[in-house]
Amino acid sequence: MKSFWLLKSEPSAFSLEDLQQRPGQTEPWDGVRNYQARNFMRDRMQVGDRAFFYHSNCDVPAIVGIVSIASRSYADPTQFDPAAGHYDPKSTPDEPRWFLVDVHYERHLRRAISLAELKARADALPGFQLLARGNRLSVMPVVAEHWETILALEDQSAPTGL
DNA sequence: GCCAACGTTGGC
DNA sequence: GCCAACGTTGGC
Repeated sequence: MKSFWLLKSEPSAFSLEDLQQRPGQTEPWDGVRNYQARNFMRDRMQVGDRAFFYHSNCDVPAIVGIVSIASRSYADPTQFDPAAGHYDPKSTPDEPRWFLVDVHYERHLRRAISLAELKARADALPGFQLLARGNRLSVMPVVAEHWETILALEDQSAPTGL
């Protein structure tokens, strides 16, 4: 059973355009250092799952495209590298603490669906984690109903004022 | 730049 | 196990 996800990235660090330009349009989703997010990648993601690519902490926070999960989970190599920004001295190759999956570019949405628009349509997305108060999770599941609802917005125009 | 929300750490 | 301190996230 395929599942749906949402992956956040700050576009100043790694954008959907960056992914699109990578060799093979594929990139290890490294640097995740949150246990809940790790568990989703390590235990729940399947090759072929699809995910929304969300740009966070930028001028217009928005879902901008779709990626697919391109590998099973494996140990995040950046945790072992003291020179890497996400080095974890408590992690060892024998007992890695952090895992990742490879993600593959699928496409841009025909228009970005902004956080403001998603909030304006919250009634149609009951329980959507991205809209939960204080939400900071960078890897989260998306139920099929929400996936379809959001995809259907692509071919509608944004509400006035957004 | 501000600040609320949240997760982690470490002293006790 | 509690909880204060701290660091990070991310919208605004």
